[in-house]
Amino acid sequence: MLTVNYIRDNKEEVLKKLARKNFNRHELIDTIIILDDRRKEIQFKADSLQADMNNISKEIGQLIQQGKKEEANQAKERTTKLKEEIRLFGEEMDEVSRKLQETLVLVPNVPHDSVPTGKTAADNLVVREGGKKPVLPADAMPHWDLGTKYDFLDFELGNKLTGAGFPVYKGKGARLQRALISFFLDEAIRAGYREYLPPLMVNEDSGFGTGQLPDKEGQMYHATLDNLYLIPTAEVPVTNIFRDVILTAEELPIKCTAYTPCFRREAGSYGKDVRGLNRVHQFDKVEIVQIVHPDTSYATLEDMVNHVEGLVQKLELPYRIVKLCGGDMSFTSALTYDFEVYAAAQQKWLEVSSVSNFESFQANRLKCRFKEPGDKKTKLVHTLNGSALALPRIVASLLENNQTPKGIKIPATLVPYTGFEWLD
RNA sequence: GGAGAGGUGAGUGAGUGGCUGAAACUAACGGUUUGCUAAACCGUCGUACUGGGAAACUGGUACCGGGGGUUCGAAUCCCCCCCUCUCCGCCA
Repeated sequence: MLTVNYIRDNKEEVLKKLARKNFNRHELIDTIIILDDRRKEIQFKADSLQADMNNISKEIGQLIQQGKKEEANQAKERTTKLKEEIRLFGEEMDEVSRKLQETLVLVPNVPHDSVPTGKTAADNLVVREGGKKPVLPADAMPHWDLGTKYDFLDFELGNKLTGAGFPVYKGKGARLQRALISFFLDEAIRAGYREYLPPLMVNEDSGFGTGQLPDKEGQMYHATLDNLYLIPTAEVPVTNIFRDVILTAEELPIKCTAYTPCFRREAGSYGKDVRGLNRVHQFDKVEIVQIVHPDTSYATLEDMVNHVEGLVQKLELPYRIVKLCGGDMSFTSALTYDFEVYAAAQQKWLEVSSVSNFESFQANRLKCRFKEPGDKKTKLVHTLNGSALALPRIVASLLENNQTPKGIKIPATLVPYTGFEWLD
């Protein structure tokens, strides 16, 4: 969420920039400022009254020690009215703070100046393309059929065990998953990221910290008995490591990576577009997260994009990098690059990574701050994250593009990890 | 899950109703001293909100695991929850 002071000091600019994210609720911005004014007013009045109260209490203490019981009792009577006033202010304070908070979380992050204007995915800007689309014979199979043909990927079995969207990988299919995870982690570690293996369930505080709660509650599986949530991405536990933390400038940047399964309820669409591995409820992903100084966050974003690009190149997949337009960007992001790989049998671009700079939007919610040497005040860090990478669609593309009459050819980079060259 | 002990600032740890935003020590930072290192000594050493001020700075309020309560007044008393440790039970 944005800070009130930022909104206050840059009201017109904020409105103008948010318009590019199709956010035009000017009244929310006004409400925020009005509520914040009121909050300050109450704070001042209530604090003054509390100061009076504290002074009287001190007096009473002294009077009692001096044995002046009568005067002490008189002083006590004076507190009754004060106490009531303080209580009323306290109630209003709770109310105003709650409303302010509620309103504040409705305002999306402001987009970076370089974000293309546009409403939908069609307005996104392709910044780079790489790799070569294979030419497949007419009878080329989509990955779900290949899975059946070679018996390494089983949706029916997942259906039996759990339900739709929970595929089972078998034999070399399972091995391929493990290979990709190891490859991605090794690459991240080589690029200076520290590996974490976080819990796969998080509490409410963490859900709030990264913005899944309270609004997007339906995206996560909820274990109600223990009030824990299955993580939809490693971003949640990993970023929350830095919740309520004050860092020093020397500690930045902090680079973390984590492999986790991800669980998404995805109540959304079914049908042709989401067949096979294109959209599932549980999948594996390696995530990279950086906590950085505000001055360097955009350079960091480019670094992370380059890192992800290196991965798809090494996997020899045809890919393109897309800069999201204002209308297609997430609520929390200031600038996002999506990576898409081409699945040649489906003849579709599939999104496999989303690399974003959140600037201080997420940090404000997390209360992750840092101090410059010699500076007494804390400042919000910038946070970034990206998938590096999400497996299912990578696998889909890999399988479809590399199919041959004698099996599916594994890219050379992966062979040391899989231990086999052909998936057959 | 049962029984007991406990959760205080970066760390150790004192504090059982007012003189405590919190002793003392350690660490850290700045300085004095010193041929160098060490030691010694002095000072600084939490966060958030808020009033004043251009700022340096300064006044106020809150915070001693979290939430509620008692009281004129709570780190301190009461209730609920969370967590840690020891013992027992169960278990990969």
